[in-house]
Amino acid sequence: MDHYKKEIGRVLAPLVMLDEFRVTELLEEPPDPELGDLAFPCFSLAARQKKSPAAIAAELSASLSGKRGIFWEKANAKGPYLNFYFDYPVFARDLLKRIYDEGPEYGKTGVGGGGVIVIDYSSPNICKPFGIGHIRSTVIGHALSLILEAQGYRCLGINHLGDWGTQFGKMIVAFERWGDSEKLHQDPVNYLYHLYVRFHQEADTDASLDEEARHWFRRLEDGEKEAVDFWELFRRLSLENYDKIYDLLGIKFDYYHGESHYNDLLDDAIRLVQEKGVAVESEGALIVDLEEFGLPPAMLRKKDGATLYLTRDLAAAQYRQRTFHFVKALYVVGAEQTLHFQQLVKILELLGFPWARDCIHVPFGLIRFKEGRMSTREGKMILLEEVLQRSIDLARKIIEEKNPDLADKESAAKAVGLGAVRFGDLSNDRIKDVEFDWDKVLDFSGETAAYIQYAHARICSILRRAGTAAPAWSEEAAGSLGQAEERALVKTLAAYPEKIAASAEGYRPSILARYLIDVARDFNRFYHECPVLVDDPELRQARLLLIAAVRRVLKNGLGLLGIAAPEEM
RNA sequence: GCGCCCGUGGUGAAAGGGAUAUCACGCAGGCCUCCGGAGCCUGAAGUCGGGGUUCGAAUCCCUGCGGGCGCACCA
Repeated sequence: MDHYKKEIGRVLAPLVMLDEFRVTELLEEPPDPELGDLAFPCFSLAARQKKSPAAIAAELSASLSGKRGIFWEKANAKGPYLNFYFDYPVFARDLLKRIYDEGPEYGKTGVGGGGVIVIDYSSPNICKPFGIGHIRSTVIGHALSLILEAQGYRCLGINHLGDWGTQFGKMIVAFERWGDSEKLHQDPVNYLYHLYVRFHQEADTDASLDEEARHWFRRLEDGEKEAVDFWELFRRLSLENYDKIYDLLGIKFDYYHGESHYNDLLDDAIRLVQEKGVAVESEGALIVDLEEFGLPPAMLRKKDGATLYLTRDLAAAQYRQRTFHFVKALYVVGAEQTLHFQQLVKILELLGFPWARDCIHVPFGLIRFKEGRMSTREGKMILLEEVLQRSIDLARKIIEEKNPDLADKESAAKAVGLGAVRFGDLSNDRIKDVEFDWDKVLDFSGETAAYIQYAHARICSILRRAGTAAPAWSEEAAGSLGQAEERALVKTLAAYPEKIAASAEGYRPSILARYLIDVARDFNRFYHECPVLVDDPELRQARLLLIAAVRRVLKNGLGLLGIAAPEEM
């Protein structure tokens, strides 16, 4: 749509004494197609011209009367708005040609200029099963990396595994006391998790366990072989389990740099904050006092000498800038860690790093049960693997009912089942908390991925019947779209590039997800009103080109959310 | 106690300060001899309370209420 706004900007700018950019910025879409296709609100001119917005709109309308542009054919005043009406044959032809020519590239831009964005996402904790709680970071982070790539950035996905910290002392204590090597190898992650839960239960009544755990972690940090061997075993077994999930989701990380990856850099990081006088000793610990910035103190080293999460993030940020020269570093991490990242960025600023402001926390809300918060410590959790499997199973069952002759049911079931779970997470504003509900997860009607995928499959089906996967371009035909449902659909397709841009700028995949629902809805309305395979060859070709363009946008758009668009389902 | 986030029909959500607040689930009714009914159409139903800024507020500010999350030896 930006393309079409520019033309109006050029026409209007001299008339309203504003620059073209400002005019295009002010242009908006009227709430009702009867009111035109783009509107210029005259309110902001009223004070300067000392006239009512409606009078200004009327004057502009008068001076444009009888005139037209390339894409618009008339402009009318309606109250305080100056409304522009598109010349639909010209507009539709231009847009469809653009989509036809650009194909998979439609909607992409090069604004990123190849700049590197490192995205820290997914980041599960070793020794714990992959719970539903980790789906948000995983799918949001993955979608953002795809969306930002489409904006011309080079994205590096980093899985910041929770593979270091006091919890490994706990794991070692638990395994030493109660562990069984045979059981461990039968079902590693669940068994480790079982031990982890038991540790917390027993630690409630036996304080010496925590003390012992801290001691073991200290030995781990000192590199004692016995401790390191345990850690390596736990880490390897856990990673093997996570890889199954990532394979299923089609996610590949550029780096599995867990917290342990930065161990050798911690001394330097601590030395730097000390040399710069940023950190001070307090009660035996090393802290950064952030009181003047309205933040609580940040601890970098405990009194027993062990480091913390923040210490590792501090070292990691410097490592990432040094190694990748990022233009942005995104942390796709839960909103409950907002304070942590505020402290991290503030410390980086105090250290004088100009790139501190390029470190951006992309927070999201918590997944909760009806009864309250999920707690991995108490063993209250839902496995992501189970959610994905049940969703795929249900999709398979529905396909079995609705499309028993389908050749490849399994890949369609995966596309629909996995798509449902992903879309469910991506389609709402990420900052909001969500309540986990099996019925909602396992629902393929309404505003879901299946709705979009179904529209896509229908289009593919019509094109198969028409005997072509890719209808040939026809200049004359493309101009013959004028019915209300066709006009609405064309206009929605035109918005795709700016929706991607908005998604990227706000780090909000939900903008793109919502938009794809709109496209599918507009297509369904068109589908029920406008038969494609009609006798009139020109209209038929025009509609084939239109639905091919819809298919393109649905497929590209779903792709950016990490969701497959099967041709049949 | 202090700080941050969220309050939109019965339920779940959308709305880059703009025209008559949009959609889904559920509910009531209708649509397959016609390109795939995982769909389409019609209907009932809503911005937490109170101030303020603005020509204009669901949106920005203040305040109250409700919910969530944080706040030195976890991550």
